[in-house]
Amino acid sequence: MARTDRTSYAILGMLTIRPMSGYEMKKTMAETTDYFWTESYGQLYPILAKLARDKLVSVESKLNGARVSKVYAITQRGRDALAQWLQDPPGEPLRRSEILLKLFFGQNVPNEVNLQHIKLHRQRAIERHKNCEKILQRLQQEGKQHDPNYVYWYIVLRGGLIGAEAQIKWCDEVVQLLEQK
Amino acid sequence: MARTDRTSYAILGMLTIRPMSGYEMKKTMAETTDYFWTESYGQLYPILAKLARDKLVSVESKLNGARVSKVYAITQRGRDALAQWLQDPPGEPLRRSEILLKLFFGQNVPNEVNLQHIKLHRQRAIERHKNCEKILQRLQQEGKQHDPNYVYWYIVLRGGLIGAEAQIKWCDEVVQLLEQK
DNA sequence: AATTGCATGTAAGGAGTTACATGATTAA
DNA sequence: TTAATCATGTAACTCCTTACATGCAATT
Repeated sequence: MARTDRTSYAILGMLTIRPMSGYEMKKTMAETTDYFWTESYGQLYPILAKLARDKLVSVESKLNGARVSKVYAITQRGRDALAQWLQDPPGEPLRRSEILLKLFFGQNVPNEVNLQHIKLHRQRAIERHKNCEKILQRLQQEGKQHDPNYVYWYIVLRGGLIGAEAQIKWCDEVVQLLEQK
Repeated sequence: MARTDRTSYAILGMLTIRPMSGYEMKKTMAETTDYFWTESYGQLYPILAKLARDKLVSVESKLNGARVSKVYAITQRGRDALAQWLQDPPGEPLRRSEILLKLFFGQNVPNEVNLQHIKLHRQRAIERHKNCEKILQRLQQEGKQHDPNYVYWYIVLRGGLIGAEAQIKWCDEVVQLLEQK
């Protein structure tokens, strides 16, 4: 498996939490890693099948009533591959921010347009902030403080909160600047 | 041209600053938009050719000594297309942060590994911060304060500075947390 | 009766990077 | 003379999303 095929490692990582189906994984990611990592079914299902062929995960078909779901679990080989990848220094994030690109070229458009964009961006940051707080509270209500994963989950949530706060601060500065134009 | 083909619009935007060649554009982006937008030659050259076919840009071959370079300029049609796109609300950024993904699964790896990753991340944030400051100073030395683009350039640089500061703050928190483990 | 949720998958296409190929010029 | 810079381009490949296709179960 290539060192750069990150979807595979994201999947293996999710399976260290608990065995689950592709459908469950999508939902779990949407509820936990959403603001820094998501996968679509178009990635998830084919790559789960590939990981099973390569014996990095095992599959078991389960019946929920009359419906069949394929529950995947990580194997020892999978754990080894994941641990290897986790030790590689993280690559730099893709640099592609549409909001910054649009503002950079803001001169070509009425001031009002730029203000609208920044207000939308601010709103999104507020929602991201709320969502991180909600997840943090849910973890505490569920008594996850003693889960060995808790520190790490806390760390990424702090990242979300601090990042969102910075974005809101920036938006406020920009609104000030643009409104006095 | 599709509303989502962002490379085309990034190119058109760069050409509102001044006419330039593909090579020059790559260099200019690396010196200005680098932390929020970059393009590779594999994108730049084919798309410049396509924009020329569609008359959104014009081309002129220039001789620098014996070397030929193709200098592109934006046309009125190009300006109209850009203005249209700039008015669309910016899409949300791709959510893919390798550092957060690795830390989220940090339990599967020795503490030392996670500390290394976060220290690398901190170092990168410091460099990004320095770089934004350097660009800001260069703009001021070049007397760009009265360029109609200046406010917008200032805004995105403030975004870079505030974002980098937030990352550094987060890294310091994480180092504290992980070192007392 | 209709909608939402559970559940799996594929096809097509756009987005993006890397490596390769070529060759002149300039500075150390 | 060697390396860096100027300069253009293509091919192969990975990555990723969206739309489509299917069908049962549970809720409203």
